[in-house]
Amino acid sequence: MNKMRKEHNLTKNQKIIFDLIDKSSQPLKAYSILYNVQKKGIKAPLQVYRALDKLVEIGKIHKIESRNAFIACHNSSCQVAKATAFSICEICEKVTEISSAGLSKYLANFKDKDGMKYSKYNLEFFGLCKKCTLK
Amino acid sequence: MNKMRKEHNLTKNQKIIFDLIDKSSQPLKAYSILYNVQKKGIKAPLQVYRALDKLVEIGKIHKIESRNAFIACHNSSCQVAKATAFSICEICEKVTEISSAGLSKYLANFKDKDGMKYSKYNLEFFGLCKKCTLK
DNA sequence: TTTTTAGTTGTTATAATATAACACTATGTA
DNA sequence: TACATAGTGTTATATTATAACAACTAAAAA
Repeated sequence: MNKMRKEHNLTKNQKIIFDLIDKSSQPLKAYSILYNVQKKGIKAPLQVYRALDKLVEIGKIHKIESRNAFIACHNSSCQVAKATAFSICEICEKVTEISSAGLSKYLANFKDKDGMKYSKYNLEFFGLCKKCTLK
Repeated sequence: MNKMRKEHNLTKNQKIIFDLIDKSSQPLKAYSILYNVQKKGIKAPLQVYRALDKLVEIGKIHKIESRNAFIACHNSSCQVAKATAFSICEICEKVTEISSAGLSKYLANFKDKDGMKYSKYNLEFFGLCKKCTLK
């Protein structure tokens, strides 16, 4: 298996689960995914979690840690899940992946007090989305 | 209750649980906290979670979302849990709160594509700590 | 002082999230 | 073919977190 390859051939379960997440307008939770794919033959939590783990690993989806939910990656630059940033609306729970060259660059180069750099990061912003601000 | 006040008078349970977390060199998980405070009369998960919720709310502790664990705040500038950043070692799981004026300023002023600012953020960096880098 | 109020407590039960272990199957490659 | 690697299906279980309700407490208002 060529690790450099960008196109991963998803297996049946991975494809079913990725398609569901990809079509969704908001992040999906593991058990909600499970209920939605039971008619397609995926019966157990573990089948879902295994597919999710793999999809996260190859960067097709991201986990929103503060929500225990999963969202498809629509950011062509993050084929791997190593540098992620999201905005989360605290009212409607809308989540948007942020793709800002400035932000990525700043964080990728950030060094702590000891001068250490880190290989991955995950950033979650919270506040109100445009819609909810206007209400 | 004066919300401006910096010193919150912790209740008995909150104090027991804060002291435990504060003394710990690494983040603690809720059920590990529970086992550790059972001899002090805290018997149920909910008693722990309620104290944790309150302590997070007033900024005495922070939740490390990717680990479902809690760490005491040693950063005098974040009395409220609205702007947090951590480094997490992927080998030894050591977690350190980052307090960098530059980083805070950059993130507090960050605007997304639509020009939206957000009122809170949580950032988690992953990599190797100094010790584990040398191994 | 009495009353009110908000917040905390103790408790049982249960929901939601996630992994262990094992036997088996598919697929690519030597 | 034979081997290695990864994925599957399954049952059981571990881990993380909340619902609901009655009782108690401390501080502020009347």
